Amino acid sequence: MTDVAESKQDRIARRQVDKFDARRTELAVATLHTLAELGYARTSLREIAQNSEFSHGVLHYYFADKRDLITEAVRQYEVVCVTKYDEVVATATSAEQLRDEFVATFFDTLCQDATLHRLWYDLRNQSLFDESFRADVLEIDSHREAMVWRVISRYAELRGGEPAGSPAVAYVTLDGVFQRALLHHLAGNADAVAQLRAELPDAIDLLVTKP
Amino acid sequence: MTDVAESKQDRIARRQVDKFDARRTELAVATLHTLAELGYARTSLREIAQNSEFSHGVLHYYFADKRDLITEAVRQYEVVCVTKYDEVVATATSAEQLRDEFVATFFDTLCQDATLHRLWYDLRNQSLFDESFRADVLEIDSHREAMVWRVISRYAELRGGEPAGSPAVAYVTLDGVFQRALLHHLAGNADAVAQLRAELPDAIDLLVTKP
DNA sequence: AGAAAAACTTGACGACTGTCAAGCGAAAGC
DNA sequence: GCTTTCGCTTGACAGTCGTCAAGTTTTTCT
Repeated sequence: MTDVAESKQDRIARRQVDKFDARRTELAVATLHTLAELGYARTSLREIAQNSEFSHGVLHYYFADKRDLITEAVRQYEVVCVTKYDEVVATATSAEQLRDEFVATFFDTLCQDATLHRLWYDLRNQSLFDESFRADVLEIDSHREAMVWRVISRYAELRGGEPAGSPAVAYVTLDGVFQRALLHHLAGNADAVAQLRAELPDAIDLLVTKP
Repeated sequence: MTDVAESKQDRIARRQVDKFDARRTELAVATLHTLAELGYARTSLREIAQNSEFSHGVLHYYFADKRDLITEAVRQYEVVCVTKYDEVVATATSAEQLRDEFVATFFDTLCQDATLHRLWYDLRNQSLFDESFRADVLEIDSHREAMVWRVISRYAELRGGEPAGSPAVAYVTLDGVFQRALLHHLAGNADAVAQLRAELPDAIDLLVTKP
């Protein structure tokens, strides 16, 4: 077999793999939206397929089993979620601007992508029961922590201070506010959400030393 | 019908109600342990009955449906959970003692009752999807917040300072540390748990003003 | 002790689940 | 242009689910 023939076969193989991966991703995204709507406990393969343009059998053509499908969907979430605040960090020129724009973005995505976020918490909790999700969950969680830390350390820098806690403490604090705001948002308790919004700047200030 | 006869019937009725409630509670506790082991998504009525000394049909004798049963189980969790730290608050005579004993109790129950705690987070998340859990979840959550606030305000008092954040921020911070420690504990990552244990005192100090 | 009521078991129902084999039309390769 | 492979659909499978009616055992009351 010549080199030319080999590279031709390779091209064909690569194109097939690309098509395969593209459809896999497409189905994983459809899965993500169904999961966001129904939650992990109530999502069936037939329901997922119904929210896509394919039949339920196709899922076993692209995924080994349900776990494989949902794992891939979780990975898709990461792509959507993690880079939200980087632009805020990059463009802010003062501490107040960074803090205010962070808070605005925070509550923007809270309302805008509420169902997607509740899915994330759902899957993170699943990993407390199901070992097979843990590796992906821990990886996404660490990316979220790093994102928070970029915000907090830049904020401290702009304030001329230092971060007051560890990355872990900073993350769980802001993530905790988010989780709680999400709960009250979905419960229709707008007052509680507004109060958390009012308290968030102070919470951020607790995480950096006074200038 | 005479007064005597009435009060006699009342006694009988009350005894029946007591028996009924006692068995209901017994089954709810069995449900709680099965839920803690399997998680909400994978817990069936037959499995619950198998972990009790009764057959699966009895559940519909004492509960209207699955939702009714699980709601009652959630309420049982509250009884178990909420008063853990009150003794620590009552007996501590110095800020350091309060803080150290709080941290010790915190990580004690984390390891001891890990499955029960993961169930709580599971059900709190379910309430993001299922409205019928929300009222109970919000009530339990507010009791947890109040408990944290009793610890933090007493700690501030002993230190001669004031709480630095709101009850909500104090709660989500400590609850966030707990949630994260639980995840790493169940993942078998003892190092991460130890690190969170080391960071928790500093996190507590962030929540009160310097003396 | 006998009758009535409560407590519990059993078995069945329809619906739904994940999985997979068989078969189809369309595209790709020679 | 014929054949093979690919992408996808359909239908069926074995199992599990919540629910409930009918029947049995146990307790309670007179």
